[in-house]
Amino acid sequence: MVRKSETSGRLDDAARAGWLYYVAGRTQDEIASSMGISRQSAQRLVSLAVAERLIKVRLDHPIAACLELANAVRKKFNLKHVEVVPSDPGSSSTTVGIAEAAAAEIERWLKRADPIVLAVGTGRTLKAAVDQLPAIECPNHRIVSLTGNIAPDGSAAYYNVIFSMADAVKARHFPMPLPVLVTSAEERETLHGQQLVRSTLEISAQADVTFVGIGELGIDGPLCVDGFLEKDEMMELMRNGAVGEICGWVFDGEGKLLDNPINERVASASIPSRESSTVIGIGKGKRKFKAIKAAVTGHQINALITDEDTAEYLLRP
Amino acid sequence: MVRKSETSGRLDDAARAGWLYYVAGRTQDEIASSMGISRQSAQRLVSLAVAERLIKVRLDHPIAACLELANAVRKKFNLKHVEVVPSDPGSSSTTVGIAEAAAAEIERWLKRADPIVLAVGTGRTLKAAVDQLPAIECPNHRIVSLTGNIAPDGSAAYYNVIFSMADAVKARHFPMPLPVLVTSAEERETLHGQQLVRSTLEISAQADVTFVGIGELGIDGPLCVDGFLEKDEMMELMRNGAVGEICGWVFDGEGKLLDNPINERVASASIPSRESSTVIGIGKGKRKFKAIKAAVTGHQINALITDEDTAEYLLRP
DNA sequence: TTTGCTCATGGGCAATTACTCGCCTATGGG
DNA sequence: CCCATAGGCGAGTAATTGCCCATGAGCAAA
Repeated sequence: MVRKSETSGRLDDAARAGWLYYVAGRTQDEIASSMGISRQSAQRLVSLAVAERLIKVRLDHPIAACLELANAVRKKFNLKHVEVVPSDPGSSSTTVGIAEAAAAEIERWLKRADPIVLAVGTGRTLKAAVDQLPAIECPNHRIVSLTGNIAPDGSAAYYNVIFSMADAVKARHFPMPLPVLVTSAEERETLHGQQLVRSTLEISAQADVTFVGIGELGIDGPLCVDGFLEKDEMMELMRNGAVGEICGWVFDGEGKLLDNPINERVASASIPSRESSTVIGIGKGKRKFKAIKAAVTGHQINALITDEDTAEYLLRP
Repeated sequence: MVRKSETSGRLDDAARAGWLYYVAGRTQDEIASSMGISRQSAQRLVSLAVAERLIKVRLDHPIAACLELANAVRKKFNLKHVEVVPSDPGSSSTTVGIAEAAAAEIERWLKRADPIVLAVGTGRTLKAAVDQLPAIECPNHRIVSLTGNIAPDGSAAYYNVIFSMADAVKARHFPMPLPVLVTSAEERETLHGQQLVRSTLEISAQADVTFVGIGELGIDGPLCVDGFLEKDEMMELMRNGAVGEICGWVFDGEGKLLDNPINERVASASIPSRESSTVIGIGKGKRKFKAIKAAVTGHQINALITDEDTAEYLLRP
């Protein structure tokens, strides 16, 4: 309880209050008196600790139903790894649960002693997952982004997750100084020829593990919402059979990349090898059902973190 | 929502309820209706999940380590209160951190509305703590010194902290007009018989809370440095197993007061009851390791403010 | 079959926690 | 130097949670 006028002192207090509340199991009243503050202030500190994500909760129990689903999905689609978290029927969030699970999985990889290359894609789900990461130091690992960090308007794209990740994880990180979509195949060639981009692309090809979000198409899908594609381009894509995308790479209902002008303009790195590395897709929710099914069917990914409802959908004949 | 009547199903349900509660952040009411059970049952499942340690809470903040250490030390030595501040590896100061923490703790006591008696010992650490105190007015409280304020040469002892404290804190304060060590047990009896000293001693015995420094022995220890003991007296003490002192009261490795001529010459008040009051020791640093361990082992103190390194030492088997 | 035991259940109530409001105090720009 | 703003604080209040108790089902032993 060192008194400090700095802002960080408040976070320290929040951490202390959160610890006393969640770990030591004291009531907020007790915390208040032990810290010499009012009950309300103690409550504020506790909720601050939660809001600042100082408090991490995880569940250490394989829920039988989830395990069975995971196993079934893994076998049906011949995947390396499948994780299924409980569905929350009352929530419309597309990230709750799987974000935590994905964060735990990322953490597991980052804690390995041997140096790895970890690649990340983009998307809201992945962003939510990365926001759950605790501070880790792993100078041996390299973290590389598969997708560009420049939005269509030239600004830094919010949903490029590598920067959020760099905040929490002390490791060398390699962003991709490119837009997600460029105007033509030729421009892509030019950009990919740049030394800086080339080396990042080379690193991404060596990825040991890759985490990617799975995006659905449609005018409400991320590609449109974030302004990468116009409405009519999207409609055109869907007419051609596209059902989902990963890092901008658009694929059809079988999970095969579309032979389409759009894919020629994707500036992202290729999705790393599903033969020699682990590519973990993260996603859940009705709107993504088809995209996820296509991604696992076509082996665009070889591992999956999703929820019960989605797993059940995947198992339907 | 697969329901199972088997026993293992209950733990599964607990896990699910715990997940919905802690990870998804739903209320127990919502969980109840989504699982088709009563709120009470949902509550039971959640608390079962906690009781079965299915739910793991983690605090992602440097201070977490301190709190865990503090808890462990508190349990191991059966103390009322332990506070651990981060160690500063780059600093050789014996007070940085714990002085601020101790000041905050003192302030917390002084802010209480009901009148208390606060006793203080002596020492550089305590002095540093008191120097951190802000100005407070608390006419209801009484502050009493356990140790004399007269140095061996007859001057006012610098490290008698009650005067520094009086500068910052407006309260009635009671110094002890005595040396720390007198020449004989008889002289102590005489001095303690004086009316002024007697009343101070009586107040000190009523202390609600006491703050004391913990001194190490050795020719570099405070008793020698401040001239209370000669080198050969110190050597003699250490041969007899003494490892530390509080207010001049010398104790051995078990924290038991030594049956030694020196202790018969200590003019300080007795350390107030560890049964009925809080006696907070303040100290850190390698040189004090043994003294602090002895003090907590022998319950010369029942509360401790220290740093991480020292706490780790205390926890070693 | 009865008895005694365990354990889950739901109701009700007290304790605890979360949220909202208005006030106050720093902070920073004009 | 003054005003505007942000953010913390305390009080009050609503919501949520924890706990006790009476009940009844399931089950084993008498």
